[in-house]
Amino acid sequence: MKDPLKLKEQYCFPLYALSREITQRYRPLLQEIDLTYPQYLVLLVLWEERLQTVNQLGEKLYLDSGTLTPLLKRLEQKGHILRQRSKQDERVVEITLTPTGEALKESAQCIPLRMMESLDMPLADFEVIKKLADKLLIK
Amino acid sequence: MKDPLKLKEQYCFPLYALSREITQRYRPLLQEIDLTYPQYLVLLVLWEERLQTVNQLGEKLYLDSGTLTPLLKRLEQKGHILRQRSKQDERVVEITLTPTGEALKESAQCIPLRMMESLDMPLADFEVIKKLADKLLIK
DNA sequence: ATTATTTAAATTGTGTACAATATAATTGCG
DNA sequence: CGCAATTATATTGTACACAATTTAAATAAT
Repeated sequence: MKDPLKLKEQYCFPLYALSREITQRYRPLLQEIDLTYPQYLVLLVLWEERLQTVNQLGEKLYLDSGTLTPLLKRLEQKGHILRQRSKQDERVVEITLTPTGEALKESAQCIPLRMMESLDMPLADFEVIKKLADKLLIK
Repeated sequence: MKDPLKLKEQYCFPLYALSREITQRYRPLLQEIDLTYPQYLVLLVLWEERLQTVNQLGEKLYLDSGTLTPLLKRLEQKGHILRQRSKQDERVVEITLTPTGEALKESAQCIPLRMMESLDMPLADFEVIKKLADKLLIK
């Protein structure tokens, strides 16, 4: 190989740039329902299963409490979720959807399709990325 | 398709998670030379061509001055770069490497190989990502 | 030439990310 | 039981990202 420190030789830089570009593509769609991309991801999980602990959200999204706590407080401010300490284990904070948060799912229905149209990419290529991600994220 | 709002059905989430995981993998390597990943990327560009304007760095890394200005000030604090207004056009800030910043390239030589070892992935898969990135990033 | 427009950086404000630490509750062990 | 270790979340501090605005300099238009 030539100089491995050239930008063009970097294998991970395109991935970093692509990830940010995709968040940018989500932005206008999510703005319509006043959500950021990470907030949208949290709601995706809650729309599947109404009750989640902070820990469970963190495991699914690979985020820690340092990121989730303030993010969840913002979703609470917006009225989409409730945060309450578990009765059985006071250490645990349980996150549940409010009716407002539940109802937001309807407004979000169109987003996956609109994103796919915006991206206009072969799904097979995303499968490659999913495979790489699964391999690296399983520790 | 089933419910397109399920986390498992998301095509972009693995990319977002993978990008953060890779930054995590870089962290211990870059810590040895006291750099963050974005700072490392800026230096990669400067190691190729010693003089860059803020604008040129932004075009190559897809970052704006809101991100670059504070980042470059930190690199300046560390003694790796100089930031000085161009004589020909006072609007432009020219970024140049100091001898310290130049010398850092030696310490970084091992990083690409060590990352590849850490990732242990087929390079062909990264080519797929590069192709997706190129398509989306060319506007 | 004077003014309007454009351009390059910097600044401001919001929202992630994440390491490191703190706090409080629960569990495990002698 | 009493205390040490563990666990779940929150807090603190640093560093991106990026939209929106500001500032200052250069260019264009009349």
